[in-house]
Amino acid sequence: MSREHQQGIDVTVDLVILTIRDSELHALLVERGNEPYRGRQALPGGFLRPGETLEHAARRELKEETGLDAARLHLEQLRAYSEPNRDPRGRVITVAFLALGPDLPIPTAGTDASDAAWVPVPSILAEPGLLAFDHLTILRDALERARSQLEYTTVATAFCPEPFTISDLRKVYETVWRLKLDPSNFRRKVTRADRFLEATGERRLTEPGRPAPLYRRGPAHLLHPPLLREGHLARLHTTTPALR
Amino acid sequence: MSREHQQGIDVTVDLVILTIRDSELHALLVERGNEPYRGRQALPGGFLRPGETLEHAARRELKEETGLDAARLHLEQLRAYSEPNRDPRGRVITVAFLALGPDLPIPTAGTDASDAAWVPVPSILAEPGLLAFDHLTILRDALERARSQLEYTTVATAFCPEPFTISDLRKVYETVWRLKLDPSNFRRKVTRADRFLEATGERRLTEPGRPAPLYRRGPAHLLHPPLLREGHLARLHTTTPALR
DNA sequence: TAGAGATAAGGTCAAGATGACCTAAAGGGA
DNA sequence: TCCCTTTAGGTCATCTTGACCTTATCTCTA
Repeated sequence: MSREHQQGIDVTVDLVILTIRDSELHALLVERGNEPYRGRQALPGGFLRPGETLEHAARRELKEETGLDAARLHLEQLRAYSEPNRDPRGRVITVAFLALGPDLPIPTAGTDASDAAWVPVPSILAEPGLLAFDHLTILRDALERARSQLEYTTVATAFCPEPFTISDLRKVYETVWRLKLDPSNFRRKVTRADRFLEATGERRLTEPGRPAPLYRRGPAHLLHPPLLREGHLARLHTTTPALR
Repeated sequence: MSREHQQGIDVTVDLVILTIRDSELHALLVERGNEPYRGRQALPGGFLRPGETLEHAARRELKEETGLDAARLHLEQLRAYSEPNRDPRGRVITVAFLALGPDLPIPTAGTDASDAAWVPVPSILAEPGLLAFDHLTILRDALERARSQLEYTTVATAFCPEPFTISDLRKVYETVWRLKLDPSNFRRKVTRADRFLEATGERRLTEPGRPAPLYRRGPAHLLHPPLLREGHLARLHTTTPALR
């Protein structure tokens, strides 16, 4: 590796922050306050700073641009995007992160963004010109990652404020996958999965109907056996346009 | 995103190239010809060039450093590594790629590397100080990715030169997972999986025993249903020290 | 206060998948 | 020709899955 290849490339992080509000998947978007793409919607993000890792930059931007407490969110690296012309300012590579969280407060506008807001994912996808840069591609990749993570890992609990009921958890799967799942079979699966859920012993009494026991996330990170989205009472949602 | 945050960071790609030789998983390592870590083993890689994507750089390095034809290999992005002190030369971020291929020729030494060679993965893992930089971490992550990809995708066929037999394919799973699988049950699973394999109609007559029908990769990328490595006749290999 | 409505727990049952094991088929070599 | 080897494919008990039903326990309304 000789020095002559050095480019002095600019590196950013971008965040796909997903949450569920009113039984619909939402992503956090900011309105860009600067050129390029001034006034257009974009994923929150910013430049990597000298001494920090990409993960640190992602958590910092999360706090700076959205006021959200990064500690409460699930955060994972998605991948790097490096098309040479993806940013009109020049050579800028971005590393995208996927963040998942429970129903979060309306974010406060940050320094770089004139405005930040939760936008329903289906309406972002329905309007292909909405997002700046290659952020629509990033969002699509993030969505597919989130959907497949729900099958094999326990990240679905990241969408639920603790403690939560099994119905809460099922609604996460139904919303992200856009399917209806059989409540009985779903409960059988998640309660048998190894250390997925931990019963608190308490019950939720606020709603009508039989009180639901409350659970916390268990220590498991991987879901054994996995919860596959294929045959699973695959009645598709009919409410909104197709996601892909 | 204001310009003041620009860093002029150096970006490299690193490749974890895996193949199976003599029923053992091997990775391609190069001996470093330059400082830092001169003389130590490292993953093949190099600096990203001005007009190219990371994927392009990965394919270019694959060809340059190893003489391998990148078109025949499965190549996918793993993740970015960005610890501030991971490279003593300064701020260098690397994006790691995972490449899988059938038993490949002995590589020819490239320009940057004094030597390139296939090294059995267990012996790399058994000698933690062998690899330069954070390349052991990258290798471990790549291994785990490859193992889990075998469960849910059809990439195992990337290890087999076409055409291949079901036994060839089973040996891929056994080698990467370090398990013994029941041949009968394995065949039942892979032949029933949707568009995983395509029969050529030919048979392999070279070896003793009943001739095995030959197959090509099918168009499927995802494996439905998945092939999980848990109960699967989980007789562990007893040949070499544990991989993790 | 009794019932209606809502929601959750949990059972049943047929169909399918899985793991363990066995037998038959089809080649080469002694 | 008779073994040895390797593959194809069957069997069977057990477990899992999808579909559906009943019962339990709350709130709300008449």
